[in-house]
Amino acid sequence: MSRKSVTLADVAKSVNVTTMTASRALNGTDAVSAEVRQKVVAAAKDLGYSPNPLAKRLKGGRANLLGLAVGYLQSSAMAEIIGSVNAAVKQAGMELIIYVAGSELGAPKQHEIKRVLGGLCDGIVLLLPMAPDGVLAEFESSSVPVVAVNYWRTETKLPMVRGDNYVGSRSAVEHLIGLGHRRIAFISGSDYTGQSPERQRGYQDALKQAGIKPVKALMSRGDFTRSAGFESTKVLMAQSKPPTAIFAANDNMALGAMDALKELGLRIPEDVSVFGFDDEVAAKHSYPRLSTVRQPLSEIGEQAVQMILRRIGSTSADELAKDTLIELPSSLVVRDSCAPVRALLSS
Amino acid sequence: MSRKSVTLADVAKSVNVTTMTASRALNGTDAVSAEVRQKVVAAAKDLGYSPNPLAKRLKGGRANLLGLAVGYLQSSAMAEIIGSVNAAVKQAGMELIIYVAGSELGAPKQHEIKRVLGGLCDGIVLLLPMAPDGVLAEFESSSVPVVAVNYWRTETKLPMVRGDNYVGSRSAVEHLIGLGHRRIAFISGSDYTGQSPERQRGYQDALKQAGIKPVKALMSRGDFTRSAGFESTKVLMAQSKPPTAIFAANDNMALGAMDALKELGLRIPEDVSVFGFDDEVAAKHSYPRLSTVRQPLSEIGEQAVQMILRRIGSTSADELAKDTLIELPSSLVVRDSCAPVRALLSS
DNA sequence: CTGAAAGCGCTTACAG
DNA sequence: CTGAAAGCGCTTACAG
Repeated sequence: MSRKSVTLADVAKSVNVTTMTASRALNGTDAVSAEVRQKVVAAAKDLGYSPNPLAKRLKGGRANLLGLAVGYLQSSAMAEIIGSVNAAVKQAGMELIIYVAGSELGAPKQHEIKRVLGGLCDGIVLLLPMAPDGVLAEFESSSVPVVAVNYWRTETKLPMVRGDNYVGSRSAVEHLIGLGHRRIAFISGSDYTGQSPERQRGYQDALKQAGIKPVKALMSRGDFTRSAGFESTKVLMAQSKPPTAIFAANDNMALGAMDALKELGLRIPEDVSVFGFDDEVAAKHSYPRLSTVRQPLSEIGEQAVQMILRRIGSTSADELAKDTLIELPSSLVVRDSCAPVRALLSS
Repeated sequence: MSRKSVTLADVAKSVNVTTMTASRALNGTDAVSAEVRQKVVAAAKDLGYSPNPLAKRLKGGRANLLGLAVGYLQSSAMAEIIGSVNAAVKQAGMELIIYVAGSELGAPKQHEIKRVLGGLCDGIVLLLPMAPDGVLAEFESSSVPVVAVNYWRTETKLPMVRGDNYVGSRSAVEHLIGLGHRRIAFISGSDYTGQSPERQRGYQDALKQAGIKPVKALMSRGDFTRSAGFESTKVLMAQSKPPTAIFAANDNMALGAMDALKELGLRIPEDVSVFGFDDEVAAKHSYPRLSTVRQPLSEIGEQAVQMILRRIGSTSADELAKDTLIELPSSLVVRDSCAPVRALLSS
């Protein structure tokens, strides 16, 4: 511990060259005689030399570091995006560091994100679905390229990669309608992330398209938590004309809905069908296994890295101006939580 | 985007002082006239100045940055530790950056961790339960302080904060024995993390203490996955004298065991009791809710940060030599998955 | 209380 | 192909 780390100068001195030559030998960018290169490389290995990314970047070069700011880590969907970002970064020969912004704690920390990640990294990926208004706007004047991921809350000029919410939700509800359901409830999440309103729009448009009038009594306000799904479902099912199917704005709430239905003695899917959104890992372990909508999380992460790499590499404002939005389609994951409506109940 | 970021020199020039004075005014370490300080602070805010942590640290100072290396992000237990580390770091007025080592991908990346985090941060917390032999040893010669968390695989001289496995497991099995169970099965995880053997040791000692001989037929080898719990249970229950209780080395496998028992038409806990380890969030959402052992994850993270802070601050080798291991007790979380053994089955 | 000098580890021009 | 110089943004001594 506390051993002074070995520097480029140490390596250079050990083989009697300048740091310049050692630098060139190690980076392989410029011409160096094969013999010198070998000696330097061997010495570096010998001494356990590892370049200091700070110094590299300070001098205006690349640190070969990408930064990822995330709001929270608790969901498996977040973990999946992070994993794919990490893989894509490694693939590109760079390293990733993650900063947890903890957006739910109130104070928007954009200043800290910019300071920490902006000073360290060659580019920043923002995975802050819950970032309050104005936070992302701050990054429009970043000194390094920034790409936002899966952000729906407000308008932003930031280049963006995100997964569809509207079409997926619409398809889910169409699937339910195809099963004969007419009284389909929707449990919304908090508006906080902007994704729930998109999902609700898909729900309503699917109903309208099928000639079904969306009614307030079948729309319940939740907040993305399992208990909200539970409570909403209790209220929904207590009506004189309860829904025969429930579409929740995320899996957590769909799972809570299933808890409630079981407690009410109702069978899933025979009595009531349930559809979720997100495809969290818990969705495939519930009983019955939950049908849900899946965003292409891995591809979202991968594309975000590609986009930021293009921005780090390119100086052509024209090209970049065209490369500002990638929206990836969702898909339906049909499992066991939905069934055709029963004739009696549907009337 | 790409706007040159404002430096200390810009701030200094705008109020006609040297960078030295500006630095002192902003850091508040040395004496500066109140008037100058005010002007500098105002100018810094005006210009949107944020200090470059690289430059700070390069000159031998503190970057006020702590690094956390994690192996994976998928489990809620990991997320909980990370969350508490993050909170404790913020509490100390520092910032945390996370590096995902992806230990399962084969090649131990200690070199990269050291290079990236060691170059950037004032200290490193290692949360690498699955790190193969030798990886942690590398960090014993780190240029910055390093603390390991929840590592059990091999011996290491690194200072460490970790949660108990043995006593918790022993208590869990004693709980089962107290319920009258005699044929208690154990499903082990992979030895990879070193935690499973500890848990098995607790299991065996509890049995012996109660005068019950541990038998091979009731010990099944798993790998921490849900499907391993499922398969192991199928085999375990197919015996002529099947267990009346199952203790799994983690919650995933306990949940898999419950899946298998349900599929066999057995009731939990009436026919078979199940006990897990970890208290993952899924444990409280299963049906019936899973009894399990809980490590004090938040406290582990918090203590790890305190320990690394002491190491960053102190230069007294004597003091540090005494401050090298904190082991925190686990506790039982008793829910609904265990019941007294039925007289007939226990014979 | 304030400043001029030097340097952290590396790299980008510019010379040879 | 190799080197001497200068500088990235900041801070630690050392002077005044």
